[in-house]
Amino acid sequence: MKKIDDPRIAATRSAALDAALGILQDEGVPAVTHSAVNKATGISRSTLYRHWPETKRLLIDTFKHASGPSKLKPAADGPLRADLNWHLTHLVTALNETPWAKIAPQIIASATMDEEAQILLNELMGERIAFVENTFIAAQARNEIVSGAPIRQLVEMMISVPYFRKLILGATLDKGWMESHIEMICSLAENPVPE
Amino acid sequence: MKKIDDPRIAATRSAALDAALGILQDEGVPAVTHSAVNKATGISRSTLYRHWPETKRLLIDTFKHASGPSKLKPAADGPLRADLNWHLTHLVTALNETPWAKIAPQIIASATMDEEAQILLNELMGERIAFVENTFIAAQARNEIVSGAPIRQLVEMMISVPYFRKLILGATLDKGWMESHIEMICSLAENPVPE
DNA sequence: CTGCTATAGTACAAAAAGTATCATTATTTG
DNA sequence: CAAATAATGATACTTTTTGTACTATAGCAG
Repeated sequence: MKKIDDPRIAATRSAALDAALGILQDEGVPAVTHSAVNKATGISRSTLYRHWPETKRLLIDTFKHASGPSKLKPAADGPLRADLNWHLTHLVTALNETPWAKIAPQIIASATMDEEAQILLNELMGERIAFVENTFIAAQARNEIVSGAPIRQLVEMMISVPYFRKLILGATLDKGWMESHIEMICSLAENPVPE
Repeated sequence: MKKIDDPRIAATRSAALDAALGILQDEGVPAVTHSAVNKATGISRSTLYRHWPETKRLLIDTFKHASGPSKLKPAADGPLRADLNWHLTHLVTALNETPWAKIAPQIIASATMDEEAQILLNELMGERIAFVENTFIAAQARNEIVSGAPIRQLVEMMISVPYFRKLILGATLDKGWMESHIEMICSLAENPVPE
């Protein structure tokens, strides 16, 4: 009885979220409104309101649309420096060459106000953290790093510094910086912290 | 001729920004409007528009009002662990016990869209970075750390991890974590990174 | 083809943003 | 103290935006 797969639904949804994402990048969260999407796409306001009765839902879906499917891969076959280099390159590329550097701060700010944004942010970050963590665990299994290495803290250092430099300081994330960053992390992983 | 110091100006400005700050904490950037401040304070809209002709200026001033005057002190008289502990305690306190954890993400997100917010953010962060950096430089002068220590990177690690944990992961910043964080930083500062 | 339903269009109501004018009131200055 | 001055509050108005309701059209499924 029901038309469960009308292609128009996916089409308008996709077109609307594409436009909303562009608006989010260019003008920020307050500009992501039904009317703005209407002006950008020609999709009528009534249709947009049917898809997203609340502005908040439109924004959350735009965030999800922006993050898209994950492109993370295991990369834990060693050696450690190579794996870490892969992970850091992946993160730096996302921050330098995708809209992520503009989208992420908006999600982070929304997460302080909104439960759903908080959950989305945790999913996105948790995935990356888990992958890097597995890299260290694998390296530990191969005896590349000391057995008592504080893996969780190493993971957080690995990821937090590029985010801080890019989002908060507006600093560059270049090849030279990446190399010395990895070297410092490895130095901590390979030598026991003295008591 | 001119009345250069009418106390009413400072009074309304202060009352309006107090209310705007509360609104910013509770409902985020989009809610910081002249009308919202009017409802919260009773200050007439016409007066508010005279003080801040553009909404953007109201928001920036609210940011500045939130950050307030700096409370950083030198704290570079050693030993290094004590100085770092002072700095980290100061930062963690700001993140745990003031509205800063809610305000900072809003400023960071605004900074990606707005030049003035970017400048304000750089000032706020630059001040803290400079203080921590001076701590390391002083420790180096006292021969507490190796001469080739990568001070700038140590400073960024010192600061970025607590921000990342609090703002992005929503994790706790407790006493135990602080101690091991400082220990890792010191380990890097006291031992030369092997080539 | 026929029925269903997503979309577009229109109209409308409510709220908010922004501007302008004027009376009132508090403060400065002489 | 008294007058000049400037800030505030109140009101009115225009424009824009938001949100809702209803209708006609057009595309898709069965």
